[in-house]
Formats: sequence, C-alpha cells, structure tokens
Amino acid sequence: MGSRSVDREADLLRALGHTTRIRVIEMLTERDTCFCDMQSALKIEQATLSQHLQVLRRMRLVTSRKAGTQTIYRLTNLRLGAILQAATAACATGEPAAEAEDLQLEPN
Amino acid sequence: MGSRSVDREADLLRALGHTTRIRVIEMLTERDTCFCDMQSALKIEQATLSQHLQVLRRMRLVTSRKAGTQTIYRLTNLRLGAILQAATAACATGEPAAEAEDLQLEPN
DNA sequence: TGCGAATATGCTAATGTGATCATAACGGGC
DNA sequence: GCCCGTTATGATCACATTAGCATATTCGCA
Repeated sequence: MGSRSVDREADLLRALGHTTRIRVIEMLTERDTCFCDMQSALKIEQATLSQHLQVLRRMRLVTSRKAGTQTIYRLTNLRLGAILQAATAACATGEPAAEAEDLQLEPN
Repeated sequence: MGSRSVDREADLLRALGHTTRIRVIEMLTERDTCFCDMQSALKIEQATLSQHLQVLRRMRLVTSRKAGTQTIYRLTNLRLGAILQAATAACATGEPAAEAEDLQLEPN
C-alpha cells in the first residue's frame, strides 16, 4: 500500500467538488429530504439532479429510501458537514481571487 | 447573488481532489518545500508535478519563490490542512466502499 | 558567453465530467 | 390492467482534466 487512503480521500473531495452536490449535502445536513424538494430548491433539470445524487450514492455518502412515489435521501456520513465547514472557512480566508496566475512570487 | 460562495468552495474542493495535490498540501503543511524535494518524494514526472502545482497556484493555495536555481513552494492558506483532516476523518468513518451502487435502500 | 541543472510551458491523446434529451422503471390510485 | 406522477437510466455532445513527451526558460557557474 503506497497510497494510504489518500486516493479515497481524493475521491471524496472530488465528489464534494460541485456546487450542486455541495448544496445537496448542505440540505441533507439539516434533514432528510426528498428528491422533489431538492429539485425545487435547486431549480435544475430532473435528470441532472438525479445524476449528482447517483454520484453521492456511489460514494456511499448518501442513501435513499422510497416513500410511496417519492425518494427520500439521507446522509450516511455525518462528517461531511465538517468538511464543508472547513472549506467555507478556508474560502473566507483565501479571499476572492481565482484566475490570476501571474504574481506568484511575492513582490520582493 | 444566488450561489453565495459555494462555487468557490466547489473549486477549492476540486483543487484538493487529486492524490498528488493532497500529498503536496500535506508536505507543505509541515514546511515550505522545493520542487525537487516534492518530486523525489512523490516520484512522478517532472512536468506532471509542475502542472499540479500550477493548479494550486492558480487557485492561490500556494505561492512560489525562487531560491537560486530552485523553486520553493509555500502554503498561502493554512486552513487547507483542516480540510484534509476532516476528509481523512470522514473516510475513516465511511469505511472502504467505493464501487457498489446497488443496495442503496437499507435492507428494510 | 556557453553549459548544465531546475522548472515551466505547449501539445497531444486518453479519459472523465456535466448538461440535455429521450426513455425506462416504479408505485399508487382508478 | 391502465394512466400518471416521480425518479432513474441511457445516449450523446461539449468541455475539462490528466499524463507523457518535447521544448522553452531561468539561473548559477566555469
């Protein structure tokens, strides 16, 4: 084992690396939520949301159960919230920036 | 503003979503490190490492300074370590899994 | 000035990701 | 059983990411 669990960690971070999936995780952190509620909250294509949820399911970050005709999602890993919080904090620190790539050498 | 800073957050998480870049961040969390040391530690193509560092630079997560003929990298955002720790913790919880996609409905 | 070490950049091929559209599958009520 | 609402899946297209290779750039030094 040369990669420890770093690979899994990278997969996890990538799974969280999309606006829609972050929002989904945020919602699920508050309470279990059905597909339709997420869709109306996020206002995106039905298929698109379904695919993002599939990503999260594949990573075992959420599970789903049927309630009649609708599907209710639930977080399986309660520690995801902590990751998002840490990321939020880091963003607040790092400031706006995003596309620059010039002055990477401190001015002096 | 409907996307708050979630987009930036997603970008950040994606920037961390690669084994090599995670390792780089881990090294830089300990101490500033020159390119060559990272390369020999990671044992990957020179160009590949350079490109990963470029990603981190673009995101303003690291900066570089020249020391003679070599380049020394430094973390600009000290809170990245916290994100990685949170991710590590989450992985430890979530267990192995990775490719399953079947029994997403709890057995009953 | 010319050379060599260290690093960056450009190009390309392979692969992955995300959005959209169409369609399938499932559950409930009639 | 049939129709409808809800969600999942498959196909496709555009675009991003990554690795590898070649080449450029920069700096120190003889």
